[in-house]
Parts: sequence; structure tokens; C-alpha cells
Amino acid sequence: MAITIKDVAQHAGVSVGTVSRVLAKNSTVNDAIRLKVEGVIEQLGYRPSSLGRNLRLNRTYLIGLLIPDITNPFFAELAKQVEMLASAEGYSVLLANTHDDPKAEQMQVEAMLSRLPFGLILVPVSDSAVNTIVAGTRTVTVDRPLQGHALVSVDNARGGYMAADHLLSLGHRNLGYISGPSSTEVSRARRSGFISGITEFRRQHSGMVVESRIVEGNFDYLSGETLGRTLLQSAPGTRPTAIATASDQQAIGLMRAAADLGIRVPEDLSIIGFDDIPLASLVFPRLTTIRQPIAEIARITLEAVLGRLSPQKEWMLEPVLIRRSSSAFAPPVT
Amino acid sequence: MAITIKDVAQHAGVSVGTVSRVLAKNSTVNDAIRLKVEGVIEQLGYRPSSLGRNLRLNRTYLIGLLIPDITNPFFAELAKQVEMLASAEGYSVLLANTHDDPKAEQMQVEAMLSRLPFGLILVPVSDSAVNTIVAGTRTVTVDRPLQGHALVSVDNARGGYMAADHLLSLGHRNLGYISGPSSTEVSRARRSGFISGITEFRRQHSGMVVESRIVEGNFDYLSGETLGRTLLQSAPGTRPTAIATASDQQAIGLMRAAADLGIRVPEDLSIIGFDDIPLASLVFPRLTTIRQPIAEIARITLEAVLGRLSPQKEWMLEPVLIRRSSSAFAPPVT
DNA sequence: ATTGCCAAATGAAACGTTTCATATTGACAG
DNA sequence: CTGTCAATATGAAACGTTTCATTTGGCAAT
Repeated sequence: MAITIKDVAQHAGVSVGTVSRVLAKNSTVNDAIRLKVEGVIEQLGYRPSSLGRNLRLNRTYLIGLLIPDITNPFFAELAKQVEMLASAEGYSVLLANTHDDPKAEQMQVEAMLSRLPFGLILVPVSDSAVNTIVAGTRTVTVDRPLQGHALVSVDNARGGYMAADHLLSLGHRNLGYISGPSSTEVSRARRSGFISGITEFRRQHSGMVVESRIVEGNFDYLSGETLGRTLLQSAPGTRPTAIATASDQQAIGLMRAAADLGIRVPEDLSIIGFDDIPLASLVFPRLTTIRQPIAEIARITLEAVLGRLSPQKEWMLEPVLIRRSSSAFAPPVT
Repeated sequence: MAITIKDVAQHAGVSVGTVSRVLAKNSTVNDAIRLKVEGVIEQLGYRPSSLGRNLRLNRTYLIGLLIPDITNPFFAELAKQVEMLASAEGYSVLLANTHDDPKAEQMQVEAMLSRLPFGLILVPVSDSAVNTIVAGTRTVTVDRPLQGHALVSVDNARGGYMAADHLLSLGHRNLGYISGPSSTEVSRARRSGFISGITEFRRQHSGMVVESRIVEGNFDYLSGETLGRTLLQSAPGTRPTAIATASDQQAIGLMRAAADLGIRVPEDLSIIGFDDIPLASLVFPRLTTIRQPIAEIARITLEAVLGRLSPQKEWMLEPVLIRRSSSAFAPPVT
């Protein structure tokens, strides 16, 4: 049987209220008694039950974190940052994966809400269903927007634009783009940013010919590899000299495909990824990419979920181009 | 104000007890009333509070998961598996990172216990301190042993042995080993398994000369790269023709170092990792490795923590050798 | 008409806290 | 010696459930 505040009170010969006030550091209580009570607490090894406490205060110190897949390095990093900040503030993190499945997402949201978290951080998969459910709990959405809730994300369109701009400025005129699933806003934004980067370039260079080919899949390694293969197996001469991807994972899969086909990076093919996961600087060659400021995203998200930020509805962060060795000047035209 | 069971009772014109019994599907309640109550619940959007429930039952449906670093692909995979299984059983997962820091570990354990999880899954960093603290909550340890608690792990010594055996059977006689930190039992077991693999081989081949050089660092990419560089920069002729590592991350860092130095894998250097993280089959060349059966580890761990397994104190799983392209026959001696 | 029985609903207690109104104490001024 | 006040401790209520001992009502058997 666990030790309750009553046991402590009894042993110390005081009332439960007094013990409670001893525990609440800021309350006024006679020094002798305080010492006595603290002694008993120590001796009995009493640990306040959060159950009673939560009920009484009608408030938990839980933050729900609902992401597609903790195995994805981007989300792992996000989870880590969020957890670090949260636990520094005395909150604990409830983790759940949606596996990009709307059904699973809904169930997980339900499960989380039944635990009455103080707030919810959500990387939503589906647009509907969810928004009715999360009423009542402060919810902040990361990466993907959700009707009626705060959103923290990187400026994905800008990132896509930067990727196109980088490749074009290196002289590439035949580009490929490996997109994420069109069902997500993130994918769409990155891709349309990429496209408008090209459009803008052509406008400025009065109609210069820029070819581009876009293929679509998931954000994972495998999609990068398969779609990369598709792009790279175009007839020689029409094969892109540079490819941008919607995630670093795809980019790494793409590098893999290039290696298999004997295509050298960056000599024959420039690659630029998106995210800047830790691995990006460890693959060979080191990956040029569009970095998402994850720590910043995590910080703002948590502050927002704790209600410390003005109730602004959207925070959009600037991505930054990280130049490494996977991108280089276009090979001379022969 | 949230809707409570009282509100439901009032609206339905029944007592709270009845509503409670309607919610507990297996109880006996008149059909007409059941329907009526269910209607009111639906209409009011009532959602039982886990706060009251937990207090009354003196039981939460939380599983604490305390790992060194969610960013490490191995732990990410473990977390994913555990979360999947747990949520299927109606439990939620509390996640925390220790960052391999005993101080942080202790704080995190305290924080978790104050939430009264039903059980705790722990990948311990430090050997002391913790074991007194976790008394009272069923705790299962993964990967690293902790006095007085159940342990689920792979047979690390066996894994190390298998790595040595694999390289030796390919004809390599000059081996390198990149170890994890000696402070962890895991590292020590893998390394000593590797060493005894060599010893055993020499015994069976009556004293055949096998050289080996061991360096030590962390489990991460960076350590693999730096230590790899150290090993590979030995005087030519004495440089190892095969290197085993204590983690796939190290192995990938090592591949990176080899690429930088112009050493071809597997032609000039065979590499074998440990873990079989998803990335292992995506790097170039695909990584030969010793697989930990993570799904199995997760399954057993969760069952154990839920108290469904006989109170056996230790489960040790067999690792399995996954042969891919990063290891090959030793180059002919010149 | 009385009794006994069963099914089904009720009322109240209990879980471990916090908090607020109230009670106690001691010191000190009048 | 009384009255007042500040300082501090107490007791009880409340948070939202579940559960158990009781009550209620209907109906069959006597």
C-alpha cells in the first residue's frame, strides 16, 4: 500500500492540510513543524500522488505529441527537442504515431484526449475528423495546417524556391524533382515553390529553356531510391543533371540509386535535399540541403502549446540553404 | 466547463451509478435506460475523465519509456514498436530521454514515477541510484542490465562473436574493432564477444596469427568516422582489411571515413555493423550487420511490463547475421 | 393479502489531493 | 484581565469516477 498524505499527517501529528502546505513551498508554516513534517516525509519515503493532485486541480502536466512516425529522423529530432524543453518545465510527453493513417490518427487523438493532456502537438495527416475532436484542448499543429488551430512550420514554398534557385544558379537547365505525397500540404508547398523558382528564373532570363520533370512518392528512403531510378533512367541526354527532393531521406535514397547506376555525385548529378537531418552531413558526398530550423520549431511549438505566446495563429520560419558537396556546377554542354 | 458524469445522469434522469454501469459495457442495465443514457452521452458529447477514473481505480494506463536518445535509430525503432503494441492494448507511452547522463536519468525517473505509470521500460545509463527509486513500479530493463530488474536484451557477446567469425571466415587476418563506451555493459559484451571470436579461431587453427586493433568511442556516426580514420591511417600493410563496429551508426561513419581516404568498400575494406537499422540496407554499399530482433525485443518487453509473462528475470535473444555487400573475401596477400 | 424473490436502480463512500473558511494560540495593548 | 490581532493549524468540501450495500418495484407462490 502506497503512503498517502494522511499517513504523513498522522505520523507527524498534524493535519493533512498542513502537510500539503509544507509541500507547497510558498505557503506559510511554522519552522519546527515544517522540519518535523519533512522528516516524516523523508522517513516514510512519501511521494505525492499525481492522481489525487490532478483530479483536485483538474489539470495534468502532460503534453501529447502525435506524429506520423518517430522513426523518421526529422520527427525524432522534433520529439527530442520538444521533450527536452517540456521536461525542463515539469511536463511529460505522451508519444504516439499515426503511421500517416487517418484512421489511426483519429484513434490516437481520442486516446490522448482521454488522458486530458494540458496541450496537444499534432502533425496532422487528415484534414477533417480531427478538428472537431480536439476542441477544448489547446492544440498546435506542426508542419501541416489544420483548420482552426495554430500552426508552426517552415516556409515550405520558400524552401522549394531556394532549392530551384540554387540548382539553376549552378547552371543546371534540366532539373528533376522528387515530391512527397500530394495529399499533404507540405509536399504541395515545396513542389509549387520549386516550380515557381523555375518560372521566376525563366521570366528573368527572358524565356530561357529549363526542362523539369516531377515525380511523386512518399517521404522515405525507398521512394527516393525508386523514383530516383525512374528519373535517372531517362534517355541519355535528357537525363536531369540535378535533382531536388522533398526530404533528405529521399535524397539519400536517390544517392543510392545514382551509385547503383554508376552516376557520380556531384560530377554527373547534383542533389539537394530538404530538412537537414543529422545524417545529411555524414553521407558521401555530404548532402546539400534546405534546413528546417527544428530547434526553433520545437521551441515555438512548446511555448505556443503552453499558452505563453500571443494567440497568433501561424508562425512561419525561414528555411536556410546548407551548401555541401552533393551539388556542383552543371557539366559543360557537349 | 467540462461535462461530467453527473450532468449526464441529471439529463437522463438517472443516478450516476447507472451511467457508470452503462459505460462499463458488461454490467446489467435495462435496455430502455441504456439507450436513453447513450443518447444523452452522445448529445452532450460527454467524455469520461481519466482523472477521476485513475484516482478511483488507483491505476493509470501509462507506460514510461526512458531511453538514452530517441534520435538514435535503434531506440526510435524500439519506441515505435513499443508504442504500437501499447496503444493496441489501451496504454499510452510516456517518452523521455536521458542523453546518457546519470543525473538526467535520475530526474527523468523521478518525473515518470510521479506520474504513476503502470510500468516502466528503461534503458539504464547508470547502475546505482536508480534501483532504489524504481521500487514499487514494475520495471523492465532493455539492452543494459540493472540490479534487481527484469532484462530483455540481445545476446551481445554472441553478436560480437558472430561478427568476428564472419570476418575471419572471409579470410581476413588483420581486424579492427570500433567499440562503444566501456562504461556500458552492452559495449563490453560485444567487444569481448568479438575478442573471444578471434581467440576461438586461433585455438582451432593452432595459433594462426590474427592481428586486431580495438578503438573505443560512442555509438554515434561521428565516433565511427573519427575512430575509423584512426584505424585506417595505420601504416600501409598494417592497416586492417576488415573492421567490425558496435553499432550501425558507427559503421556508416566508418564508411564515410573510408570514402574520404579513397579506400573502397568492400574491395579494400570489409565492414560489419551491429543493430540493422533501416538505413543499413540503404547506404552504399549495403551494410553487412548483426541484427537485433527489435520487434521481438519490444514485444517481450511490453508483455513483461504488463505482467503477462512469468516473472522470469532475463530474456536473452539471439542476434542474426545479415550478409549484405559491405563485407567480402580478404584481398589476396601480396 | 402476505411473503419471498429477482432484477434493476439508487445513494453514499472512497480514492489522494488542495483550498478555503474557521478555529486556535500567543503576544501585546488598553 | 479583557480584547484585538497576527500567525498558523484544522476540518471539511470538492474534484470525477467506480463499486457496494441498499432500496425499489414487479410478480409469482403461498
